[in-house]
Amino acid sequence: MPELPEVESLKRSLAPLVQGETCMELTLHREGLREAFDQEALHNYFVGSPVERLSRRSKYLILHTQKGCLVIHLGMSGYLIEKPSAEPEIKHTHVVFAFSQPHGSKRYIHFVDVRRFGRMFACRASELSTHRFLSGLGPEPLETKDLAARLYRAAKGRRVPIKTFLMDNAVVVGVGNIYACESLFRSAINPVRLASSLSLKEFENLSLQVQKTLTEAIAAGGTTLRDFRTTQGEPGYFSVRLDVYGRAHQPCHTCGQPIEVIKQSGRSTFYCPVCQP
DNA sequence: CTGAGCACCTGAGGGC
DNA sequence: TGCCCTCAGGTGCTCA
Repeated sequence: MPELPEVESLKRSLAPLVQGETCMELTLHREGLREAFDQEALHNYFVGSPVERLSRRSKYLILHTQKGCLVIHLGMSGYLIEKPSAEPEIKHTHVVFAFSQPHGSKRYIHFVDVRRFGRMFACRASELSTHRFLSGLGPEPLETKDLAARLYRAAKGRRVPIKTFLMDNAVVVGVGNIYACESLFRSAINPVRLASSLSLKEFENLSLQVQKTLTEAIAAGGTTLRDFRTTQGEPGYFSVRLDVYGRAHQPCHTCGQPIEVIKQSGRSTFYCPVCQP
């Protein structure tokens, strides 16, 4: 499920459900996900204080309260879903939030994650930017005016393939495997080329395509809680047209030549050898 | 410092 | 039917 557009869509669909509401109970159905849950921190910085707003940094979803922040990462397979009760009837339901207004009925949000690559922690608002998982993150692709110039500067001397470079969270956040492949196709850039070999002009085009691809995916709806309820969790990126990702050996939408798939840093890269010379 | 590789975990799908 | 292998949208850590 979760690349940046899905997390952004989740933020937008979750916000009206929990803003102004207070998580009164937080039920943990296991010790932790990637790390053990810190119950004390969760209670000190999140439980019992109304949610003021939601934000997103990279693929981290952040719920802000007066006491502090709850930070959630969905990993590879995580999602949040609203349920009528606290009963964890879905396998791999790890956390259940019970939200309510002072005299309102309860609203249950379940955190489900099959592969358990997700994470959840709470901290003071002032600790967010220096937190070990957030402090090293690069610029947000959709909120950075001079993205191309920054990428161009960061690429100096880097002997990594541009695809790997794009997926490096220290360089720019939120560009996962799908959108890295798609953005490179749209920019007509071969994913194998070294990052340092791209001109500023090429980075300008690439940055624009990254932004357009992500923006389109967000506009396409990404994943919403409602979608999950009605469509059994069909991720939002199925609603955007993918030109290369997952299309190995199928004809290129532009030139008809078969899409190729290679491995880069352990991840599959899909590209058109003709359109991306 | 850089880049490659591994580790974390479950489930689906293909080949035999 | 079952076993074994590979693969999956992420990312932090270790090692050379």
